[in-house]
Amino acid sequence: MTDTVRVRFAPSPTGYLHVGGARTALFNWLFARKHKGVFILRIEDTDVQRSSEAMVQGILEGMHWLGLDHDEGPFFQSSFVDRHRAAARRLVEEGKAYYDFTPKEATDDRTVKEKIIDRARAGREKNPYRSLPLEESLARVEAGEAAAIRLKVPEEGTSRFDDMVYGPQERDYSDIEDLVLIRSDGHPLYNLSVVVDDITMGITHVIRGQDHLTNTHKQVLLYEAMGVPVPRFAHLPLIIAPGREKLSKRKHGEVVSVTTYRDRGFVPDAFVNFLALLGWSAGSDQEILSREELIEKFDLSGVNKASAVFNFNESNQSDWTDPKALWVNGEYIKSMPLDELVPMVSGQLKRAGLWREEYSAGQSEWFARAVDLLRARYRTLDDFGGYGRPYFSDEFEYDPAAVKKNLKDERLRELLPGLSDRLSSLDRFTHEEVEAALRGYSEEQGVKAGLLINAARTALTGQLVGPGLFDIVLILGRERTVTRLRRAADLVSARE
RNA sequence: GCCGCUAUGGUGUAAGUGGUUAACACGCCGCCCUCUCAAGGCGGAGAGUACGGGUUCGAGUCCCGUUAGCGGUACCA
Repeated sequence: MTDTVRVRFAPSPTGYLHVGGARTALFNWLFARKHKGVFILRIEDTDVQRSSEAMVQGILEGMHWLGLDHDEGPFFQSSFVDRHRAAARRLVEEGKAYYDFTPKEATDDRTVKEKIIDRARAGREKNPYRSLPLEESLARVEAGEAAAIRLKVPEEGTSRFDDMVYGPQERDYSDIEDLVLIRSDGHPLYNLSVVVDDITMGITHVIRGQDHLTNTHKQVLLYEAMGVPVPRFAHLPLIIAPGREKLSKRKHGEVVSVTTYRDRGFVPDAFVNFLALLGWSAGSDQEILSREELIEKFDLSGVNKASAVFNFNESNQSDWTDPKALWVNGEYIKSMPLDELVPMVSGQLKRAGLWREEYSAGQSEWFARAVDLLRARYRTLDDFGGYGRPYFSDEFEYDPAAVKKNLKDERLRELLPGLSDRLSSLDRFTHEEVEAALRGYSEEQGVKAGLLINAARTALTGQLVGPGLFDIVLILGRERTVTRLRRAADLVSARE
């Protein structure tokens, strides 16, 4: 008996890949990799109306970006419906399920909740078809009468299973209705399909969101009815929105979509790292964990039971998503191997329209140095094309606050061009020479070096903050430095 | 309505089988560095563990109740 771990991620393509789904996929993937098992991707597209090819592509893209490679699949649940129907029919033949000839009620998606409550209040009566003799049912079906197939849930007793995260679970059979396996139009329903597919795919561990916890009892019933061993279940705490409210695709939209993180400058490994920390901890103080470390340390026993708040803030421009996600990303940007970061920054500059072919040819060394200089204070790849713009383009804005603070001294109107001249006539354009020239010049002019330094930073980059001035100068080079210094003299504000 | 799950600073998490002043990270605030900070270094505030009972010499940890949030309760997935 081999006990190879086989797990699956089974999204339904009714929406894009959101953080909750991504986290479920990640935990399955980590579990599979950790145990040298198999990770299967199965698209649950049985809800034809709501599923779409575009969403399938979106999910595939998202997983690819996250680096969650699957070993088998993608399989499409819709291609297995015959098997689902056959399984249900077998259960009927064995007396474990029955045909229900009650006419289908028209349900409006919007009123289901109320309907559930109404029906519960009214009290449930026993389904009269539950005990209909098999031959009679078969004959009626043969005659073309429409019927749904329902599982016979025991009337007395308790269902139990041991969840690897939530522990022992119990539910009275009396609380479980005879669930519909096959609709009267022949369409197999979720609980049946998952179980049949999980059986045929040999799934050993079902790792999924906690929203499936209570319904797991129904699935256990199905495994038992089919006479096959029940897999292990591990339910993951849900990810919720700030204020502990539920995450809704409709209300929260893009902030919860994985592609948003790709498009707004996240490093895949960093996002994976952040996601792993949502509802799980390695049990140590270490929070920055590489993919390899995550695989090594991952264990379902470290999964938390309480739902985790994904602390995004859509109204804040700079801190638009969870601050910790941004921090983790910044950590990756500043410490990842430079040769891995450079291509990512290239991609971002291309998207921002700031890319020049020389950066990957004659100026590749310069480009790498520039990225290395800037990375220390950036949190996303987008910052390279945003805050980093003055380093890659001559067209950039001067931050009014920076101009006001650093270019307000009227003496700068003369000093900036003066400094520009000094630097243009330097023999060697090195850090030491430039610094000596600037300090010498400020001494001659009787002003503090700081005045010139801060003014120069703003003159050169338009910004209030940034790397050390001499690093900026060296990266920009003599030509750009000289012209920008001179040009900025015009910005020196005339005090009123 | 009924059933279930959960509850540690603003957020994410620690605190083996109950045992000293509840720890770490993010964020926030301050100081330092000094040429700036959105970088780096240092420090600080912030929870007495949802609330109320109980068990115990001792409870964040066990039990009961309440509350809140979430999930389920569909011929949705």
